[in-house]
Amino acid sequence: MGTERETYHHGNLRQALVDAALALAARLGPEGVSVREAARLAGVSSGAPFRHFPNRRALMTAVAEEASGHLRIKVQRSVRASDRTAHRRLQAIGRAYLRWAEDHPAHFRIISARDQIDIDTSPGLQSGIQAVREQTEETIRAAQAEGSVDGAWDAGQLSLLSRACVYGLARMRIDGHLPQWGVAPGDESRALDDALALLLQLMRKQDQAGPA
Amino acid sequence: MGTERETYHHGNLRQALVDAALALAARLGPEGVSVREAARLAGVSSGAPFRHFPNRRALMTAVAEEASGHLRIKVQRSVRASDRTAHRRLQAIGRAYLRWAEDHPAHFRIISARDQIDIDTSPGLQSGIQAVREQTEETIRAAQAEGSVDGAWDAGQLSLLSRACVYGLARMRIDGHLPQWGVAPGDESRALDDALALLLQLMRKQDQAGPA
DNA sequence: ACCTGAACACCGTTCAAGT
DNA sequence: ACCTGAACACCGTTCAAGT
Repeated sequence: MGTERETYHHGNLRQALVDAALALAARLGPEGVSVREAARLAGVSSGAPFRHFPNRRALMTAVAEEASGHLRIKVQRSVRASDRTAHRRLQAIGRAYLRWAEDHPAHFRIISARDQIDIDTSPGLQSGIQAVREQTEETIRAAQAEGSVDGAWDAGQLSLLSRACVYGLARMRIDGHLPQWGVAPGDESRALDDALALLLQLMRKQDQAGPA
Repeated sequence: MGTERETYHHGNLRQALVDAALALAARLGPEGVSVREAARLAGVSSGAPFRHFPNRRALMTAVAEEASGHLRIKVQRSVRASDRTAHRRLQAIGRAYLRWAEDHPAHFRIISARDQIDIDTSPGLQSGIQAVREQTEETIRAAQAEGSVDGAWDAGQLSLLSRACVYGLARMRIDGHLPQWGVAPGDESRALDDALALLLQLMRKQDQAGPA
């Protein structure tokens, strides 16, 4: 950055467009991103982006790929940072997801704006999502093995449910639903963490007959 | 329908535009709705809709109002239909929501397309949402009173969590995430009902010391 | 009071032509 | 190989003018 001269060939137009699209999404939301405006921000003509992306969706998908990479890393780090019990690691994954959505609302919005991206044509995006999903399910199985979650429940069902909860919570926050649910302004993070903690409590085995 | 003559004044253009917008949303998704195309479907000129709606968002919001009315009615009916225990009524609410989202995907998409509607300026929409929320919270309190849900948990927190789960599940289905979560095609309804049932099981008081 | 239709400032996308 | 810039078919929105 700064070393690139203004050549006729931009040098790294693709990335510049992805950056521009993200900047626009942060200001205006995903639906406010226009290819033309991204081109302007990158200092190229209106047709130039179509050398690098077949269409607008492909550009948005590239932003989503970057975003899902970030999320994946954050989740993986959170798992390593708190490895005392699987039950705690599970909560850490959920918290990492919620915090990431809070810290990077534009990324979160794009990832979940299924009408703006082409998830099927993006192996990177799919594998990023899968990675988080697998991390969750593995941790749930570990929690069942350590006895903190009842092994009678299906691990796949539990991870589907957890994901639905966490995603739903993040969306409710970003869409501004929380005030209607009795959450005071400024208290959103705590409320979501509490809701997550509640789910984890509900999942916790009541009769502590486990080996751990 | 049929009785209206083709007058210069359309007669009920407002409703015709709402219907047209919904039809377009069903075909193309909420983001595919254009005011001009809705006007065409209603047989009026491109400027006419702006006599009835200040802007596109207002039109989409009107569709969302209609949708939330439907949902509210469905949820209320479901509660009355299965009134044996509060725990069962709670599950019925969740199932009504999931089934409504399945049966009316266009409505569900518009209601949850927060970037396309103006929820703040619509009392009807807000009260529709509030009604479902209150119904849920009341039923949770009733379940706590009957002893099927532990009264130690906060009812507001529980209803926030339930809503996040149910909303998250409906979204995952509509956005086509379920295959990645091990749900076979055609099995989506059952999988979502199972996930909901799982949540309800988790919420159920383990030590059955309740009076019911 | 309600609708038309031209006008304006935008889009996404294509494609010959330039370097 | 990569970008320009005109062109095309769309938008949302406004507003004089019509009925």
